[in-house]
Amino acid sequence: MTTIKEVSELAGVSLATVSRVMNGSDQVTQRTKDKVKKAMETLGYRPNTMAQSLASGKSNSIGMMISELHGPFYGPLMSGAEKVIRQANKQFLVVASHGDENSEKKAIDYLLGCKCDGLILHSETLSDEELIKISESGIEIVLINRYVKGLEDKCMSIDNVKGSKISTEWLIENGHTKIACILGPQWKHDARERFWGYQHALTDARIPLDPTLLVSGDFQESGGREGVKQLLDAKKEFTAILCGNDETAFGAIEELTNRGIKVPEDISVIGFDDVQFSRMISPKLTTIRYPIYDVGLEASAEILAKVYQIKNAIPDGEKVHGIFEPQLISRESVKNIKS
Amino acid sequence: MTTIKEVSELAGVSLATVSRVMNGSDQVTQRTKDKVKKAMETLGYRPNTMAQSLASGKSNSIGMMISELHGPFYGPLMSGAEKVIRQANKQFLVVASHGDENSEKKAIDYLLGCKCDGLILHSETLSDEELIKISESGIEIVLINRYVKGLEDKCMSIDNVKGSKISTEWLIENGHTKIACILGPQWKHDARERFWGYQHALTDARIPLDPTLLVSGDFQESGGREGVKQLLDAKKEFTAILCGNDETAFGAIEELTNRGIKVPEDISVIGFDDVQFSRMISPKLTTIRYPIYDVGLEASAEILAKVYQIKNAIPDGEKVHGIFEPQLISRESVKNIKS
DNA sequence: AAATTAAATGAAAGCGCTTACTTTTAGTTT
DNA sequence: AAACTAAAAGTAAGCGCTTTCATTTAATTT
Repeated sequence: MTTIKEVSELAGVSLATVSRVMNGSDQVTQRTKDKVKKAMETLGYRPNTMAQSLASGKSNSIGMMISELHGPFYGPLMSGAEKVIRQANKQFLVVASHGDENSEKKAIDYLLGCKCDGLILHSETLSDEELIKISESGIEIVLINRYVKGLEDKCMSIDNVKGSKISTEWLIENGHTKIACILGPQWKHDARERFWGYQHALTDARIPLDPTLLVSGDFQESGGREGVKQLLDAKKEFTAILCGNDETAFGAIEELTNRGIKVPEDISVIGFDDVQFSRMISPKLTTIRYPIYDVGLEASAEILAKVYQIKNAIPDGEKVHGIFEPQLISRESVKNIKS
Repeated sequence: MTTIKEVSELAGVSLATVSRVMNGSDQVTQRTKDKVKKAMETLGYRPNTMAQSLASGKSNSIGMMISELHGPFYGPLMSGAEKVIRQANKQFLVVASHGDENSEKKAIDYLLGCKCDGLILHSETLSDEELIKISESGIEIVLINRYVKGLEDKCMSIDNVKGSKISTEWLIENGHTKIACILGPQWKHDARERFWGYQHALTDARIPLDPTLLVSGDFQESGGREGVKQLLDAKKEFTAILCGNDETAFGAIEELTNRGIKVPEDISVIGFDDVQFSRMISPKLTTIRYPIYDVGLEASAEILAKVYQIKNAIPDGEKVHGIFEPQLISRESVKNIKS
């Protein structure tokens, strides 16, 4: 493997000079620069990033932790983040935490061990205190999908409460009052917040909350299917189902359809997130748009600004700048049943 | 930041001993081990992976290059790979090449600069020669979706030719003879291979290839839509469309439906890949299953074996072991038109 | 108890780079 | 042309760890 030493020897200069050329210092004559560059070229030299990091004390990398690497939600989130970071010529490190608390801790530990200059965290299990502790340990962080008191300027998320309030209201506007709800796991922050939104909307409309219309899901297709089964088997009466997210909604629609119940003619269904397949399924899903790709973009831009003072990291035309307002996307899965 | 030095001082041992404890050497008394571990604990010590790599000459990391980080195809591929690698306690580094040749080179350069111990490459633009050169430079690689002469044992892919041959044959079996084809970009290896499969099947069935039934796509939804437009506007006669992949198929179905043409009653459509949404759309897509998650799993296992001699990296029950046979998944988008 | 041997620990030399500090070189000024 | 100054290049000390080799310690043998 070629090292800086060999380059310096070929070019007939010192190590320091080669290093300067690499780092674009202006303390070097053009003539010397050329010599060094030519030497690097002919040797096929490639700096060892480990050594660079060790020596300079910065790793030029941003770490990201998310639950899963794939899927219609995490995929775009990660992809957006990566795009901006690579564009800024920094390294991008992702780890999947797979959702449980211990793994999340390990994942963050790993990222810290890599001496990332900054962290983008999508934490589902860590407590506010733990997050504050990490932040206080000196590393810059950006939190996705959390709102932690004391770290307000590091949080980046849409308003889940508002989102599901909007969707519940939409259902109500369309004449629904018996609205079932297939929730996400209640130990997840966003699931809880989405439940609150539902409650708020109900309260505002003076519709009493019927606990028997609530079933817990898992944010997945299977949860949607199971939820419908429970609801139907218990012979509950309802005209609409508010789902914790789009996957759940899809599962619900599937199960309803299988049982010969038509969506939205017999029962309306509304989702949350607006992931890729939402507009592909039949009926096209009415849902709340969560601009997840943009969140990835912005989170990266934020951390780049904080850590490296890089401004304008986001390409023009893609910037949303902080306005992650949940937005209703009305498609085909909700029927107006007002007489 | 706590370093090994501080730990050694607190524990009252030498640096070397601390290092030994970290690396699980059996050359240390249990008593000393305990002392050191306690010291690490109280200091909250976390080894610097950069320093470890630099000193040991191995980075304990596997790099992966793919075109995109998200999407129904790359998502599972990456996720599968990550799972196995993290399980083996190695680091996982992904970079997106975004498909063009220059970026692919840069991406690989980056990975090499990180001194990855091994590379998983999904290269679309690099020539066989370039790949061979990389391999010869000494780093272990596994190639996904390529078959390179001279690197046979490093290639991991399904048989695209066979896959589209099977799907074309399925169409023929169902009575179709006028089969249009919306291809993928022909500079991509897999797109070319899928085209060959189509040709083979036609030849075998003694159906002449009608070049006016061929339209080039982009492996995306838009390509499917455009393809159908072209085909229809040119007033071609056909009863089925073979699509380069599922995204294309979805676009095609969308456009057909928009124009009042029913799938599969009027025209049959077949896809390739069997990505997540294929079974979610309506009609459910008949397609060729590409076990992409498994490919990710196996690719990682392969590289772990090569680089670290780790066997059995794949959890039981998930192992497919090399049999990436394309498989027809018959759903609803193909109609039997045999009178 | 002395001698022998094996196990445990320590000392120190790097890994490939950056960077503060020093020296050399070349350009200005008088 | 001597003296001064600023720019360019070089020297060397780390960054935090691993690892070889030397040393100490403890266990075993005679």
